[in-house]
Amino acid sequence: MVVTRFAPSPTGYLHIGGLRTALFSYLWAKKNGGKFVLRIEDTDKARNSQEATQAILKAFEWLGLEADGEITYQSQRDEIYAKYIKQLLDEGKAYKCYMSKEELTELRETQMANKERTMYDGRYRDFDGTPPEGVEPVIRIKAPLSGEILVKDGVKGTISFQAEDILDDFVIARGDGAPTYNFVVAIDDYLMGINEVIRGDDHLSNTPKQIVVYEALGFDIPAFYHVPMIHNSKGKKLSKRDGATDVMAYKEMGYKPEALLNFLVRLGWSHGDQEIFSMDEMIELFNPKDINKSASIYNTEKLDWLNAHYIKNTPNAELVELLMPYDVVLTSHDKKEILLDALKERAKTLKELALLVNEIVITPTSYDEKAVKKAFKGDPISVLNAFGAKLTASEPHLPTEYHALMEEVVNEMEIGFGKIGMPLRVALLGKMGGPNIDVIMAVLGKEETMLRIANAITTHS
RNA sequence: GGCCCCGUCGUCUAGCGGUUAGGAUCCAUGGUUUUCAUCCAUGUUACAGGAGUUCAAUUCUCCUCGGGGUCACCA
Repeated sequence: MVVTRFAPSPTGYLHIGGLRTALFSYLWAKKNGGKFVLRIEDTDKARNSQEATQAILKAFEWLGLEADGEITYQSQRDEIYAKYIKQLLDEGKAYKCYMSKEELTELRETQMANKERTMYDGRYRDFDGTPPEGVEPVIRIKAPLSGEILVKDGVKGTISFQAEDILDDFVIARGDGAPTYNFVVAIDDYLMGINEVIRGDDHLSNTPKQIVVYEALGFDIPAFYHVPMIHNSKGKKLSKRDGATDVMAYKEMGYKPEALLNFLVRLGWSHGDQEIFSMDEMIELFNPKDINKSASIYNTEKLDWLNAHYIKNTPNAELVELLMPYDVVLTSHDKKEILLDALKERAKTLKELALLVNEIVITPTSYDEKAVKKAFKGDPISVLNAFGAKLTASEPHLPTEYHALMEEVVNEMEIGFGKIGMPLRVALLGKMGGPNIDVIMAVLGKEETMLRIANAITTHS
């Protein structure tokens, strides 16, 4: 069974890049009828927070990406890690290093001065003397001194590292006994049964270290897929500094989860010329082998287009719900179908849609000067009066019925359609633009329409 | 700096030795529309450079250049 995972460290909100690797992992697990599990990497007590964990969980909930099984918290697994540290110590595959932090810094500085690679020199690797006083030892693993380490990667191919280039006896447990990242990752991935690791390629250089741990412990090595970074417009790794990287910010801006997911799945992955993917299609078609090798730049133009597409295809009843957070309540509006049908083709975001609704529903208190200048040429007042008279004498409900009234006025006064459409538009909305006039009137109803026309006549005669 | 990865329109990408180098987005123009938007049509723009291999390279190899990642008792 395929088991994938997402393993964030709770130092902040869930960001776009993390979400994409999570999505990939989720899709691949689902496609194979496997499991997608969540592990919170909260071993760094100083930088982690409970709120961050909650924020990440909340984002997943919004997106509908559900993790399988219980969530694993590394902070609760100290005994497990301690057990393996002891095992490696007993087997002579790891050892205590009594080098102080000062000595380590000193070593690094000399190495840098000599333009050598900075690395631990292994001075306690075979130490059997009396340990120095007053130093809490760290535990270091015995890494291979030479030879080749191969990382078989499903995205990048097989990558070869030379042990002497990149490895030293790295720390697996700190002075206070707390285990370090590369050690616990390997243990947890193995213990949790994760056999396909999909993660950012900033982890590529960690992989040989983790392989050292896997091998020391005799664990099976999972399949790796290192997905390229998402870059900002400057070509650098996308970071929290870049703004608009918080997944939940997209909810607030009025993006639909399916649009965000669709956008993200196409960053670094594609299936021929297809642009629109439902969740089912993503699951059906996704394969990490098809992930691109090169980084992509984060540019949200296409996200807007996708979001507009999904809004257009959202049933009105659902839109009514989605507009609630923007204080637009259409639940009992009898013309909400007509309104939303007309408006949902013109909004890129739900927030924008809310704005468009308000522009129609809320009575204008002022009139745009340019619009008045353009629309009120000729004798708009008598046109408006004529239309008002028609309206008083009838009981229109549908856009077509309002349209018929407009046509009557146009025919009787022998004027072009623009001579009634444009003044009416300004009278009703206070500005140009917006959906068809007859639709607007149908939505407003006879009474409100007459009121707005009357207001316009008083202020402009 | 060492090690590793990457390099097709502005952006997301297709391509897997022979193509007028395709699609999407963005932008521009035209059509539709009483307005705006939608929608439709059309158009501009790309194989980083140089050597090879080959009858033939965007595609394979090498070099150069460019970009990125990573080098902790952080994850």
